[in-house]
Amino acid sequence: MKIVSYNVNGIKARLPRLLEYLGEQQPDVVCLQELKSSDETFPEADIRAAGYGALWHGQKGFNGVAVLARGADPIERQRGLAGEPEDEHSRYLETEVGGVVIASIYLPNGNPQPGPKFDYKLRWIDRLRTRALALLEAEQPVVLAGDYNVIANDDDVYSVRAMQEDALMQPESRAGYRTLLAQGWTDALRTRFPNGGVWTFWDYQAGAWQRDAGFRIDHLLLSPIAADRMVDAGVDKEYRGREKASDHAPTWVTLR
DNA sequence: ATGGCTTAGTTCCTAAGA
Repeated sequence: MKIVSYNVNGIKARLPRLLEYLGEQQPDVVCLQELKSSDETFPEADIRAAGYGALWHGQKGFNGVAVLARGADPIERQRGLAGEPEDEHSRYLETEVGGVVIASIYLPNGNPQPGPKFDYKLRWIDRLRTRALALLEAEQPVVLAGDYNVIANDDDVYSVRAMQEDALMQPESRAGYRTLLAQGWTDALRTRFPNGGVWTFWDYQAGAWQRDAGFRIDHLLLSPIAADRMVDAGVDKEYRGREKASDHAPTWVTLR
């Protein structure tokens, strides 16, 4: 079972690239982030024609998450996180596919920091931790897949110096992510590549892709039961180099 | 030291991203 996290940076602009990816890789589940699409304009027909059922939680202009499943319709469990009723950002969609709980997560970027956007990021991590703990206590296979906007370790970035003032690398961001992991989650990519040096994002600017100046912020977190079933994990890096690519590459884990 | 690129939207500039 190949489960993918893919920040598409606009589902409309990325649709040809996404359909190409589905056709070539035939992943079983794809968690999408940054749809930048309202619910009404989500390209359901094109995705269904490619052989995938879908659930989506859209928002006009920015944010937006979805879960696609090959030859199946994901079952909805929850959209949004508790704890901040006035929060209207579409950043969390929890589903079940083939007996596995799978959530698509788009954690706030938090720049500029310090400031209200960074405070929101930290609160959102707290809210995610509350939900994640409840999922662990249910003792099911769970995959929390998404763009976490956290560079967890110094070897997860091409240049610590270049990013040291960024919200993605602040001690508070890292502490939030590590406290989440410490509940008992397995960072699939970190398990596969314990020495780092693996990127999932390359900026559009300053020739970042050509210089391989990237970092790892797209993560797949596995509950203990899911971690026991892990076979492999990786990044489908070549898709970042294609025409009209997203600035993120599809990041994946396979489970028995 | 700076700026650079892409997407979307009250669209020919601005916000947001990371």
